[in-house]
Amino acid sequence: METTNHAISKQTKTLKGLQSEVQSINRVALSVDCVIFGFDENKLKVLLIRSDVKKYQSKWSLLGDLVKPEEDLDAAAYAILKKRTGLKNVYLEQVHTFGDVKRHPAGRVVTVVYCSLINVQNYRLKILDNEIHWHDVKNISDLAFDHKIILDTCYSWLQKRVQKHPLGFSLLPAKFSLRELQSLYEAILDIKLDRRNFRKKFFAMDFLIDSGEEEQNVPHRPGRLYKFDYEKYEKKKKTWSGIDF
Amino acid sequence: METTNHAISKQTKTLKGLQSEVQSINRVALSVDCVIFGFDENKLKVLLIRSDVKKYQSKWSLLGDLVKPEEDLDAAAYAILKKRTGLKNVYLEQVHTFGDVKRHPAGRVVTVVYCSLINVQNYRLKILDNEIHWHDVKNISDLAFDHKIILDTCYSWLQKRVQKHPLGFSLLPAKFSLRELQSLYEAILDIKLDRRNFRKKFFAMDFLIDSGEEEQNVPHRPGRLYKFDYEKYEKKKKTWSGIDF
DNA sequence: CAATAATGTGTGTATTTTACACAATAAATA
DNA sequence: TATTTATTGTGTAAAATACACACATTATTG
Repeated sequence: METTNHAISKQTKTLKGLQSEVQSINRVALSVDCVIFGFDENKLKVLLIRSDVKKYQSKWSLLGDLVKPEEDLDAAAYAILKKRTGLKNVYLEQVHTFGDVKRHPAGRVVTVVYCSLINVQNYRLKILDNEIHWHDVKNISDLAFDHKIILDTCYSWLQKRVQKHPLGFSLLPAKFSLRELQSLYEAILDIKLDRRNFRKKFFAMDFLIDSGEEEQNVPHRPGRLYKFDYEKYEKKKKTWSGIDF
Repeated sequence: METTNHAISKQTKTLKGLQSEVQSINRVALSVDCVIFGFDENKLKVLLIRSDVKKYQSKWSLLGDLVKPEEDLDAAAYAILKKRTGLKNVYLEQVHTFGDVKRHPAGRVVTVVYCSLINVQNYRLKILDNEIHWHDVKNISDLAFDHKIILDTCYSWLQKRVQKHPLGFSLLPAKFSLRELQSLYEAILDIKLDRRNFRKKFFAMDFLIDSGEEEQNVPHRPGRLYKFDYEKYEKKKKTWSGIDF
């Protein structure tokens, strides 16, 4: 990164010079937005809030906030999650930054977008704000600002990511049945999977720990409950997945 | 995205109100940095410039610039490429945004990082600025600012990306031999590949067009030259690659 | 014309993926 | 308490893919 547009100047810059340069610079407003995914009733959900902007009065929008001057980006995203869901230790990953000049009606606001995956069960305890709701990801037509585009980007990101990384488990309870896991993958990827082959694949990976427990309160034969072994995964995960496109 | 920290206010905001809010906000300096990869002498290279900041006097840094108030992010990245390499129509993709409060010595500068892949042959015509040089990616110890971390992030990104997306061809001439292609993959992934299986795999993909031509001026039997069929790829590319981690 | 360095090609084996069916179990209901 | 319902748990054969591996050919160089 350089600090001027006079690119090829050979003079070096002192810290003081740099500082005044950075201060005199055209700056932009910076926000973070969180696409918070959940999984409930066999459907992929996203957490949205009613827009408080008149122009978008009837529309829903992502959860976001401005980044404070002394706040790291990850911390800003984390703060939103904490504030809106009360949850800590959630899966959070930066996905993309949207900064088109005219994306925000009030002037230039660049937004760094994060995806988060939370367990809806934990969240339910904390529904206190009736302006925030879960929405079916597949049933969203339009949102405030450019948030529909952001959501589409994040959903595509999730569909790819979930195939190569075990982040999907963050959407489930700590102990889950293989049916729940399969139904999660089917919802995210929007495909049907063969049950026997699905099980075989996950057992072969050898990252599932049999909890010894079984499902409770299901109206049919209960399945075994498993936990995902993140530690083992970290040790054994693949680096080479092969050239394939 | 919301525009205040007073989160759950139910009042809607008018455009004017929003505008003054956005203007009165704490803003940050925003830059874009480009990690420009090249491939030469069977090695993966990255284009670096001598830092013009005193603190980092002896160090190299990525090519970057501040984002202008009326400039989209992609356009800003593109402008850097154009200015520094003279090339247009290059592969360019946003990778990550780095915004830690203390990443820049002169105050808060958030930087959106792009990766670009260019053909070193085309670039050679334009070496006019002796402050800019190609460096072996595997031979870089430290860089100005947090640029080493950025480079590491982008190199990891490239290693993954090149396995599932045909961006690697952007590093080669339009017509290339299979040896060049294999050597490219070996350099990026830092592994040896079996020649016969490598060929078989790419021929099976069926995205290579036989140009009918052969290599010139090689000190051995010349190989056939191929082109990559981007159109066909766009039509037939995989969406489902399988759960595997 | 010999040496060098790379091209072009095929097969057998192991591994992975896919398609597919039935008995057992727990809960709910009649 | 017997039946219905929904889902669990399990295996095999066939097909596709990945992997390991060797030799004759061709152009250039000295």
